[in-house]
Parts: sequence; structure tokens; C-alpha cells
Amino acid sequence: MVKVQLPDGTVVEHPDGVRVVDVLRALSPRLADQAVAAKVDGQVVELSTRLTDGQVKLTALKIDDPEGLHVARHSAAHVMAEAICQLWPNTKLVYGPPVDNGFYYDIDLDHSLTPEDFERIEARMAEIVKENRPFVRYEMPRDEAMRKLEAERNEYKIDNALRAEGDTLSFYSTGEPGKSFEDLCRGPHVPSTGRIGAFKVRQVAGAYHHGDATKQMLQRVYGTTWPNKKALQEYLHMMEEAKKRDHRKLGQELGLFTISPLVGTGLILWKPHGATIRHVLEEELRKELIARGYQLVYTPHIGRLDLYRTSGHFPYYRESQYPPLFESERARMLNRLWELAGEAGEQASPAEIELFSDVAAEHEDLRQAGYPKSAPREERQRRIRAWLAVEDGYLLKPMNCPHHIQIYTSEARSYRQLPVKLAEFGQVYRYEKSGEVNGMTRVRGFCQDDAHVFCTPQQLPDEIAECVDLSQFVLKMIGLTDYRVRIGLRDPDSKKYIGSDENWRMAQEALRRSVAAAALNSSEEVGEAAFYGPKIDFVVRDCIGREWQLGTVQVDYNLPERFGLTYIGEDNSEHRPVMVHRTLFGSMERFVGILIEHFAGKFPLWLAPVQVTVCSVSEKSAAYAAEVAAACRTAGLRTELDNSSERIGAKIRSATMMKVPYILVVGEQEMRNGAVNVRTREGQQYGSFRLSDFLAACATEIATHGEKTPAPGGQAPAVEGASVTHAGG
RNA sequence: GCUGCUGUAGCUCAGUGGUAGAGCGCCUCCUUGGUAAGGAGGAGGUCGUGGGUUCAAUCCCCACCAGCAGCUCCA
Repeated sequence: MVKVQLPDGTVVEHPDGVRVVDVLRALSPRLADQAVAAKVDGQVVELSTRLTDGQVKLTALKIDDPEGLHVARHSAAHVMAEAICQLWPNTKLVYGPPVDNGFYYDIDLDHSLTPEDFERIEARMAEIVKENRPFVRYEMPRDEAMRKLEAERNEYKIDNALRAEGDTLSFYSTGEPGKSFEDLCRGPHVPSTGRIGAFKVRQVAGAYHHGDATKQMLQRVYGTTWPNKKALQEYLHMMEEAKKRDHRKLGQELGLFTISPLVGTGLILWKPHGATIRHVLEEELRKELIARGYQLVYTPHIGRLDLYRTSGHFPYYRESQYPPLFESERARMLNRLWELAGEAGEQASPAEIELFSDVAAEHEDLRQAGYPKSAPREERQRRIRAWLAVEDGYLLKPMNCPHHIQIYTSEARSYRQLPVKLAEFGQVYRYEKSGEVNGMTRVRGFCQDDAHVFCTPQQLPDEIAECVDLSQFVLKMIGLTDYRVRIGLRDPDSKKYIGSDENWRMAQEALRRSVAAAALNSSEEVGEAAFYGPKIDFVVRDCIGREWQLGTVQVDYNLPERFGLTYIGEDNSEHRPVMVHRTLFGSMERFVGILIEHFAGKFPLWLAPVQVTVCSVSEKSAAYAAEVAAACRTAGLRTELDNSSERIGAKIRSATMMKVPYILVVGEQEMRNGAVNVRTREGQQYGSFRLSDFLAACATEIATHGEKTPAPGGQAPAVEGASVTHAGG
């Protein structure tokens, strides 16, 4: 006997071995028909699962339950795989899991699928759905299953099987086993192919097998499926809406920024309107930084290579840096010699030996030091370092910290001065790989709102807490209230970290305590620390549900060590300070890009590049409109004047499309009584106001950062992606 | 960096083996209009770059560059 406990608490009894679907049917035939899967004691299973003795808790899952939909998506992946295999019989299936908002299937196929193929695949899927064949699960002992897979000569499935756990492997056949399409798969699945919902094949893209860039590239076919046609349409519509707020599109339309291939990939040109937004953000932050005891500094965009050798950034991150600048061939040679001297066992290539032979005619000293490698390594390094002090290459700075450290070391520091908090909107350059560059969110040149706090170990907890508090200040300033904190901790088993256990323990504790004290929603992730210290990242959720990583706070015992930083303590002896690296916005480029999408281009008044557009109704009111515009500007509002010969409707339309918060319509009527007629970009007409009242209201709204932009309602899909949430295939 | 797709006017996009079009924008003129597009005329393109095939290439082929989607990566 099986005692089945239903969600409402009632218990029904069935004979041992009863199928889930039979239990449901006994309750309600309709429920049995609607269910796509079920949950037994918290585990999602399919309807054909047999229940054996004891007591279980059972919940039916319909396709509109999240977990039911998940199962349906997994099944849809199988149906799509079957369709593809029918259309292209030499397809090798690899892996096909459900993901957020849909599913995908990785395939190995010589034919490159195109969007035209999608329709054929969908048509074939529709037939399979119509046939409504059952998903039949059958199991085999592992060795028998392996023989079967060997016979099918699909190395990917064999690989999947080798990775699977357990003594038996399960297969799913859509229809009678042996006579129908089948696939190695853990399941569970919907009862039959007719139950996968309203689907669409959406796109195809490359994906590495097991996500390993050294492995072969497969085709990943993405599809989506929803409980019904309406939900599918809503989803597709939402994707369109998300596209509309794409910062690249809005940046173009609103004249915020541009990218010129002639300037370079991933290098942002801030147009006046975009620059205004950035300027406002920077000013707001500067004011706060000064209030909190930060000191603002400026440092150059480049620095000597030796600076970055000392910091460890060069050549360690060479792959993601622009190539070094060398003033002379000798400087280039010195750098190469330094690299060779530093890396035991590295051999110079014949071409290099030739280069050195050629140039060595003019630089006999280098030849002596570098080739042949007669001198001991330490000696060679010492001599090269001495030359480098005279002649060296330069690097576009990948980070600001080495420069800030030089400011720290430029004077003797007393414990009385600490903490020293140096802040800079510092431009840095990182050579992102070509495929990574994307709009403003992933660029090769960007401005960090960077700061470095140099403090005593005792001050560290307070300083971290201060950084956390400042981060919250910034997020609040923008109105990004939905965020969490990720604490990146050291993986005790990994060797990649430097520094003493005691330092790590202290730093991690300080981070934890600060986050806890601020009562932040946080998660800890082991192995996510920087190699020199633990960190916390602020992850915000924008108004359509996407997550973005913004600021970060990192504790660093490493650079103070490498640069030999000191301060004189109370005991009149030298001590080593601790550094905290932190950014709040992250990068100005990325942050503004995120804001564009978050606000869908409708910036709140205080941030809007153009706050007011004054539109004259006719030429008769043009002079008055100019007066109004001038008054607005005097009051500090970023104002545009439209005295063109267009009709008022066209002027309003054009300002509305530029998403200007307030449109002031002024005609003869307003002129007579010194008024302005206020209209918003949302189309609301506030009517006539005295100009002074309007200006006062704007001043208040700006000062309070009043949220004038209602977030669009409804929930949008998370970023299109492939977070695998269920094993399958 | 990898796989696939794309590259035509400032923007969004049609189009053809015989050197090109629309809408919006821009300029000029007319219009002086009261809350999301008034009318007319005009200017503007080496069809991403470089090779190749061809009598002839914007179109077909190759390479490169750039963009897009995804994968991988992000001190």
C-alpha cells in the first residue's frame, strides 16, 4: 500500500506500484490530463513513475507551473532534436537541456543551420507534436547501454554516459523503443510529444563542447516554449521591448555616444548628451567623496613598464593589454632581455637571436648581459633592471593603483595621516578580445571611479564598512534599490592566492562583518577572491530583472608588499599599510550603458541631458520662448529652444522622442501672463504655470532626485542566456 | 579568440552581373500653425577595405576590418 499525501494534506491510499498518473486520475481525470509531471517528496518525476510502499507527498505539475514548464522545455529540446535528425540524418546530438526561458540542443552537423532552416524545423516539430507519441523511458545496465551507444558511433553521447552516475542509464524514446527516435537522457519528461506547449526555434550560435575553448565548436540551437500561444507571444513581445531599450540603439537615437572604427574597437566617443550624464554622475560623486574625506588626484594614462613589472601586472596580464610602447629599439630589446632573464628555461627564438646579434653591434653591453647566458640569472636581472631605470618602455595603464601608490610613497606617511584615501576618475585600457567587446558595457578604454584607501590593519574593518556605505549611497542616489552583495572568498585548497593565512582571515572577517552590519542581502562564493585578497561585489537588478555587477571592494596585502609601502607608527618604527581598492560605478562607460537600459532612455530630471525644451507655438511667441529658455538656463536647467518653423505638434513630437522630461509650450496666451504650459515626455499636460513656479518645482525635483520615471510594469525575462538549470539530453 | 550571420545616404532599410532607391533626418523656400509628423524643392553614396573571377562586380569567390548572436574570457 502507498499512502499518498496531497498538497491539501489529505491522504489517499493506492496499491503498491501505482503510477502517479493513476493517482491523479483517481482524484480528477482533468488534473491527470493537465499534468505534465509531478513532484514526489520534493523531486520532480514523470507521470508514469510508479510509487512504492510507504508514504509520499505528491503534487501535480501543470505546464504553467514553473517546474512543469521546465520539464516541458526539456521535452521540447528532444522534439526539436528529433526534427533536426529527421531533416539532417547525419546530425550528431550532444546535449540538450532546458534553460531560463527555453531550451537548447547542442549538435554536431556539417550543415550550418540558418534562420530559414528554423521554419522547417518548426514545421517538423509541429508534426511530431501532432503525432502525440508517448515519451517512453527505459533503463539499461551501464555496460549494455555503453555497447548500444558504441554501436551508434556518437562519441558525444558516449562521453555523456561516461559522465553520468549510477549503474543504469536511461533512454527516452518518443514512441515504441527501437522503432522511434530515442536519446540518452536522465529525464524526466512530459507524457507525450503533444504536451510541450507553444514553441519557437529562435537562434543558432556556436558553443564549445563542455564550454572548453580548446574543444570543437558545436552548433547550439536555441528554442523557447511556453504553456500556450499567448504566453509565447508575450515572451516574444517582451524580447522586442528589451531590444528597444538596448543602450547601443538608444545611445545612437539620443545622441549619447558613438564608436568610430577609425578611433578603434571598444573605444567610446562620448557625445555631448552622453557626456552630460557622465558629468552629472561624476559631480554628484565628487561632492560626496570630498565630504567623506577622500582626496582627489589625477594621474597619467601611461606609466613605465617597470612600474607594472613591480606591481605584477606586466607581463602577467599581457594578453589583455595593449602592446607596450617603446621609444627605441634598445628599450624593446631591454624588455625582451628582462623577460628572458626572468623566465628560467625560456629559449630565445632564432629570429630573436638574430635580432640581438644585429642590434648588439650597437649595444655591446646588452649583448654581454643577455647573450650568451653566461652570467648568473640574478646578475643579469640586476644589470637589466639598472638599464631599465635609464631607458624603458611604457604601458597604457590597465589599473590606477600603481600610480596611486606612487602618490602614497611620494611623502613620508605617519599613522596620524592614515587612512589616506586617494580617488580618481581614472582612465584605463584593457585589450579585451575582439568577440568580447560590446557597446558601452565591455570596452577597451574606460574610466573607473577608482579609489585606494591606505590604512593600518586596525583601521581596515572601518574602512571597508565605509566603502560599503558609500556604495549604498551611490545606488540610492540612482534609485537602484534592488541589489545584493557577493562576497568572494579564498578557496583554501587553491595555490593561486598569496599572503598569509592570518591576513586572509582578518580581511575576510572584516568584509563579512561590514556586509552583515549593513544588513545586506549577501552570498559567499568560495574561490571568487582576487589572487591578492578577498572582495565584495555589488550586483544590481535593473527594472527588467537583469543583473549587473557594478562596484567592488577589494582588500589587498599584496601591492603594499611589492612596493614596500610603509608608514611610521606610534612606536616610531615602520609598518606596512593595507590597501583597499574600490569602485562604485565600476566603469563610467558600463554604468551609463546600464543606466540607459534601466531608464530606457527616460532619465530622471537630474540626470537628463536635456531637461527642458521650450517650444514656441508660432513666430509671434518666438521672442518670448527665447526669454523663457534663457531664464531656464539661468536657473541652471539644461535647456533647448525650438523656434523652428515647424508646427507645435511636430516640435512636441521631436522633443518627446528625444525623451526630454519637460516640454514648455509657449504661445501668445502664455506670453501675455508670463506663463509656461508644461507637458511631459509621457504625454501628460500639466497646464499653465508661472515660470518661477515651474523653475522652483524643477529645482526641488532635481535636489531630491525625485523619481519622475515610473518603471514599466510587468516582469521581463532575464538576460537571454544558457544557464543550465537541469541536466538532460 | 572561436562558430554563425550581417555590412548600400547621418539613421532605418529596399534592390540589381551592365557604376543605385525609399522613409526619416539635413538644407532652402512657402506656411505662423495651440499639445506626437503642414507643403514644395534640393543636397547627400568609390554600395566596409583589399584582392580574384568576368567584356563588365555593389551583387559571385577569397582575405581582412567592423558590427550582431552565442560560446569562452574579464587583474
